[in-house]
Amino acid sequence: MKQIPEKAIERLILYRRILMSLNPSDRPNIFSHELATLSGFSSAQIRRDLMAIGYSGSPVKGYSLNNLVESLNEFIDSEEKQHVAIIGLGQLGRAILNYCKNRRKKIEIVASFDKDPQKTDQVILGTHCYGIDKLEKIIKEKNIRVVILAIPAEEAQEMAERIMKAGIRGILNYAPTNLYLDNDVFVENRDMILAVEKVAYFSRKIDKEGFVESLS
Amino acid sequence: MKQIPEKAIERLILYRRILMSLNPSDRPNIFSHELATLSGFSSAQIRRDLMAIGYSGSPVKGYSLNNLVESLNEFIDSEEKQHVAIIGLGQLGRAILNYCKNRRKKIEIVASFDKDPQKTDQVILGTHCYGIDKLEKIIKEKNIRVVILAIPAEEAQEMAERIMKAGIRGILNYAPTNLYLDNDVFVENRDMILAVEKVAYFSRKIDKEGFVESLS
DNA sequence: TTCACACTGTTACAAAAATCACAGCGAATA
DNA sequence: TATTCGCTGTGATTTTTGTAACAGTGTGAA
Repeated sequence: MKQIPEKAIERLILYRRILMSLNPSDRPNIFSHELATLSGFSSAQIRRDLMAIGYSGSPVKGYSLNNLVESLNEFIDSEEKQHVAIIGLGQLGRAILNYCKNRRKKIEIVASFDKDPQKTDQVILGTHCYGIDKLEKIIKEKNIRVVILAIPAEEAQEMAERIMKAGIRGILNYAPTNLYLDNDVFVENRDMILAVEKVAYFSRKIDKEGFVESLS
Repeated sequence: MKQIPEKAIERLILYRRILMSLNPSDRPNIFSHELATLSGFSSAQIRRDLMAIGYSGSPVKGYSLNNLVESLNEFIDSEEKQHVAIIGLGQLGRAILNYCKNRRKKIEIVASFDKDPQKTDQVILGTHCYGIDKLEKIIKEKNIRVVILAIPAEEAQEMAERIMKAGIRGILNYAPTNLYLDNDVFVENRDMILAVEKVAYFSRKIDKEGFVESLS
């Protein structure tokens, strides 16, 4: 089976979100061009992405909503629930925790960590908050492989190395800094300031030129 | 001047962040391969990106840090400070506001909006919070072109249309839904749940296969 | 002054991604 | 039964993006 590119994975995850927001009893089926309109990608791209995961629709009815979501689930999700921890319960960390809590069946935030003793050893937003000293222990105990990092930039590198050693294989990094790690960890950076800068740049471009060709 | 691709813009903004974090009195110059190590992109790519914005270094000394940052500023930033508003002061909105406040010279969050009367008409986290009814007025008055959307998915589309009419040209959308707008607005979507799902997916892949080739 | 060196800037090339375009299909119609 | 229709699945093609390679350059060593 050929390697599916990262971008395609992102699209597939997006398709699923869109499809899940539709009501199958209203419209049991959907055509590639409809999903194209909903997602902003081309219908050809969608057909191709679905081909990549081996899903087939009907030339007449299109794709069965339930069926397609099920196939996407199988492809995207793990069998077992995946355990996630969030490190840093500052304002951002708490917001993320609150936001992501119980949104997906196969993903659960099972622990949070903070260095502030005022926050540790209690349940915050439905999740137990541990001290940093318990990091390795809890990661092992709770079988955590994914971490959301919401700590200051200065502390991020050291923390990343530490959790990597503890067995973490995926980091969603909200700290505004790059992480330098071996390539047996997947890192997704989400610097919010860079995002604002990007939007500011392109909004200016539009202001000058009147439009933009491609929207993601 | 040839169109610089969106990805290249993102890289340039990242280069700037990295370069700004270095101390020019420690190291006045930097080579493309050093910036490559710091950014995770190849040195060839960096040279090419810098070529795109017309910046030249010295084959002997590399790039002058101050000089390069200045060139990046000129390219990325507007002359005038750009005014940004944040809509939705829930937990996430407040976190974003707090996080982005005063981080960049040329970007300023000049207003926030919320529908909750308990929050409106006061200064929250250093920014005046207005009621939604004042939206058009304030956007016009304060010359706002960029909005950070941190409201529930259900309200996002309607709000997006409204602010678009009010003159907004860039939206950083944290609501987990797509926005359907004319293409004279730039939209950057930042669904946090999709991000977690993506990391979860690739972390699993690494767990199975032992490594990953390309990190962003 | 000549040479070697390590870098940049840029062109040529390769890889990847998106798009096109069309065969094939099943249903509906007549 | 034959015909049309609009869709899917997919090979071919184009476009975009990234990489490799190398000529050109200023510096410092000999």
